[in-house]
Amino acid sequence: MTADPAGERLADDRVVADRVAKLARLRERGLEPYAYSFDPTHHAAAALALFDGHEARHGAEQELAERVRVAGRIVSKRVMGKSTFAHLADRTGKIQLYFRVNDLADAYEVLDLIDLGDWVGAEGTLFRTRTGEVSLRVSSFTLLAKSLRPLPLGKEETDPETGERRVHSGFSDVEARYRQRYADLAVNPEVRDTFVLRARVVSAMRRFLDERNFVEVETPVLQPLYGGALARPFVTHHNALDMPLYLRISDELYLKRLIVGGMERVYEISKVFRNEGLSRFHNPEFTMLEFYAAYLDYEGVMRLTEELLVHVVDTALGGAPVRFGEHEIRFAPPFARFSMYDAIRDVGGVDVAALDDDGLRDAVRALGLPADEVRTMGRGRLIDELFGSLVEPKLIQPTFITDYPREMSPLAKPKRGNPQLTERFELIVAGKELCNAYSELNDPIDQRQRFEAQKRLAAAGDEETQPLDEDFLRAMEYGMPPTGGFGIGIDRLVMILSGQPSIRDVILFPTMRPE
RNA sequence: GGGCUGGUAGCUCAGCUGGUAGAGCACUCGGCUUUUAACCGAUUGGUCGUGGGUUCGAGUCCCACCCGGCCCA
Repeated sequence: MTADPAGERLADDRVVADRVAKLARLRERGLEPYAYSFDPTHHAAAALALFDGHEARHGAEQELAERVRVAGRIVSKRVMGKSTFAHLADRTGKIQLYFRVNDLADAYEVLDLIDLGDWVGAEGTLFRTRTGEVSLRVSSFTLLAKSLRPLPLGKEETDPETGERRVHSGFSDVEARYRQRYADLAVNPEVRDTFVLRARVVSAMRRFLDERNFVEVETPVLQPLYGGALARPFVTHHNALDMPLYLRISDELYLKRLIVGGMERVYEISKVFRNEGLSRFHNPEFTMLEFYAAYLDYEGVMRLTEELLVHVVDTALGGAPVRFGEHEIRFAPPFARFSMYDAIRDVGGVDVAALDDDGLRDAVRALGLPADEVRTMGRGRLIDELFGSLVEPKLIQPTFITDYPREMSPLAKPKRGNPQLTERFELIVAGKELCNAYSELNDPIDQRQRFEAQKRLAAAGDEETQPLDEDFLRAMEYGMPPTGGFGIGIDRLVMILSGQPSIRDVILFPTMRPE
């Protein structure tokens, strides 16, 4: 066991070697450094509250007889000869442990073998120290798991005046924190808050949709053909079938097949994969919610979007304000609405309707895009570039942008009264696209023509086009009811709600180059 | 892809115009029975991101590459 290669590699580090030696000393004393179970009675926060309540009723003098067991990780240790203070951290907070040789006799020596990072269970009674901290006077303790590698724990100071906590020499290297999220979570407890919030957001969405008779479904991640968004896919290969498979870039085309099948209201919360660069706003795999509802048009979806977001924000944040820089973002319906052309004209100062394709190209080149890239762009992409540069960053409060050009929306229904546009909207929040939705195109003949138009764009050099999907067309030909569809990026929503500046701060294990 | 910027002890960082690699914390040892960034004393710990080059001599200067961060496209 001790001679295995992993053990030798660990022993390279002197600290690790010291701790490995402690394992043997523990076992010599008959103590197993990796326990099998423990039965805590309280979390740290609950134990502190228990004592506060007792003190409020009986005063500080009277001891609380109730025995309390807590479990967690040792995050600080102050040895003072025959007594020792330590802090034990669990997911609710920290509680100070007080060990005295008088209380523990021979067991006190075992403290020498306890290091920062070790998992410990402790039993004792609660009291308040001379300096005022509620602490556990330990009558017995058990090592639950030995930590061999030193955690990058900082030292925490509490300002006696303001009560503010300051961490010194903490674990702050962003790269290391993403790569070793386990260490980040262990030593920066506020990181956990973001991911708890994320979980609340997702569960609030599920509850909202379940209550409205949506059925949660699972559709293929591995697809013979990708679609539902304009993006480059990841390609993999199935050995037995000897064929390429694509990782999905969206759930859309499969969810609409289910509407054809009569499921009426479906949703899916899942990872999608887009083969694009990394940035503060882009991770190659990210999480989307998509839902499709028969008989709704995009107006109906807009109303549902408002309800959904209000519900999610209230449930996840409990009414706390959403801060974005110096702004407060207010999710209060009805959200502002602009058509895309109006927004580009009024906010961006370019009248798209008055420009031909060459005029648009000039306007896009003026943004500073490389000329050869601009040359291959169709009208839809050009308008999209103008919107993204001139308008989007200025829209901080939730704003619906409606009626996108037909060319860049190959799966959306034509707008009533103007077939050059589609009944599509995006919701922009904090200067970024958050949701995308439309009245779904259910005319199979029009749909085929849209696919054909995409093929022409691809032939002209556009790398982000929607490939023609015959099976999807067959489904459309069976007949799809009028349907409203919706997609939202969960990661970006959590960024906004948690105030995190980078998508990597809301993804537990963001994509990184290998070390 | 471009610009700026960073990579030095487990963590956080210093290291000037090139001249024997440092601090605090952590670790180890000793002291201390209500401490709390505990304290006091002592010790230990390094392929200075990688590879080349210039030089008597490179953490430092030059080149290339690797891995990040910010901004831009």
